[in-house]
Amino acid sequence: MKQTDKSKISTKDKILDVALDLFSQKGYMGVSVREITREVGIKESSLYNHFQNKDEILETIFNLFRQEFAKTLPPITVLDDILASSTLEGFFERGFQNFKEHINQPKNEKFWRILFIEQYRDPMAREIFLYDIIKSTLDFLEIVFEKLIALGKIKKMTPNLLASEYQYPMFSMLAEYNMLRFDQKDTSDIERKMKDHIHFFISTVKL
Amino acid sequence: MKQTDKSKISTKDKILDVALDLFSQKGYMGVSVREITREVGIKESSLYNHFQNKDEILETIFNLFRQEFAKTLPPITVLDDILASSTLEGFFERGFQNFKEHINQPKNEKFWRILFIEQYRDPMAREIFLYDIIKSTLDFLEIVFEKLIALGKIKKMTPNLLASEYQYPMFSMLAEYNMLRFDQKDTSDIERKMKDHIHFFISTVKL
DNA sequence: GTCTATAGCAGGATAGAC
DNA sequence: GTCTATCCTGCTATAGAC
Repeated sequence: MKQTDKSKISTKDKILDVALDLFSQKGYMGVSVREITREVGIKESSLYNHFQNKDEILETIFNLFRQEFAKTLPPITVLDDILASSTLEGFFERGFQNFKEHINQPKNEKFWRILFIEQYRDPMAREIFLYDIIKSTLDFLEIVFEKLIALGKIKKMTPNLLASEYQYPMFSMLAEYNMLRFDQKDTSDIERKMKDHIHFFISTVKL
Repeated sequence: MKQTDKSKISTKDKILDVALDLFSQKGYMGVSVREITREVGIKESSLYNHFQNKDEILETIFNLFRQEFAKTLPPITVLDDILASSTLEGFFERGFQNFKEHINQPKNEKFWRILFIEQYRDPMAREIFLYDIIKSTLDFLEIVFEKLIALGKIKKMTPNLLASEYQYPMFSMLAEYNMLRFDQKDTSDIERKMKDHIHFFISTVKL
């Protein structure tokens, strides 16, 4: 269980915090065990009391991300209520807003950055991308569009295609957003593009 | 100048070839100078007669890529002729076909893979992505859509928005394509999605 | 332009005392 | 669970002979 006392963080959690921060800046290979332990304030050898090896730290981080991201999509059971009580614009704007709040939490931004950095080096990162993010989001949206068609709110088109048309631009805009943040460059252009996309998309599918 | 005699490749070119291949598989940090020189068939010290350091090898590869990618977009001067002599479908299908031929050349696929791998570690990779690829493609397409509107072939909409709507999905589908190739998984699904996107897009903008 | 030899350092990980 | 001390390996890069 979590620490019962306030402000006390276990060494293991401190290691995870520091590793999350460093990995998100320099990538897994760019960070040494020495660096992590120096930042945590323990000796290298002590780290091995908490993790078998460096790899296990990243694996733990990835598993935490999986749990965290799964929370961003509402369960199908409450979807009907949400759809019934929202306008088309309201629904997608709220979804976008939710995601923005998710990624604006520093911890989540770091998760995402690690995932982007490691996607071509680490098979687990690729798996999370392809399944936990891309596939699960598209599957969710496919159901959303099926329901929207049934409700007579949008044109009759293949739900699967609609999901792709809505979501794929968001994926690459998010990747661009991430790259810009990496260099601390201005992101207002790409954020505006995301909004423009949502409105363009709605205008083309609306009945 | 290039070697005048046939089949003779300079050591420098051989180093670049081997580095391109290895970097595209394991990333810059995953490949050592030792590994490159072993594969080339020279000693580590000999490499430093051709490149100042390991970094300069990657830099040279990136500059070669810049040149190569610039060839994929037709010059604006011949664009009018192409547009006048093509149907809407024909124009975009041919563009997609051109790109497929580009990325199916093993050397180019390796270039792309390195770029994806290094985009969060190497500022130059990010610059190439943001400017040489994203910005230049969007700028090109913006001109294309301006001309198509002037020709009365598509609806009057903001050319900039049309460029984004056409191209951003292609970027993320290409990223997914790359990930799948990395694991030697089947890419027919994502290739079909690319085609579906082109047709969906055309159907929404066509007059 | 290639080689041998080596410097100089940083990496992950372990043994064993406390 | 933390420490000191250490191992071993691999890394980039250089000096200098041929």
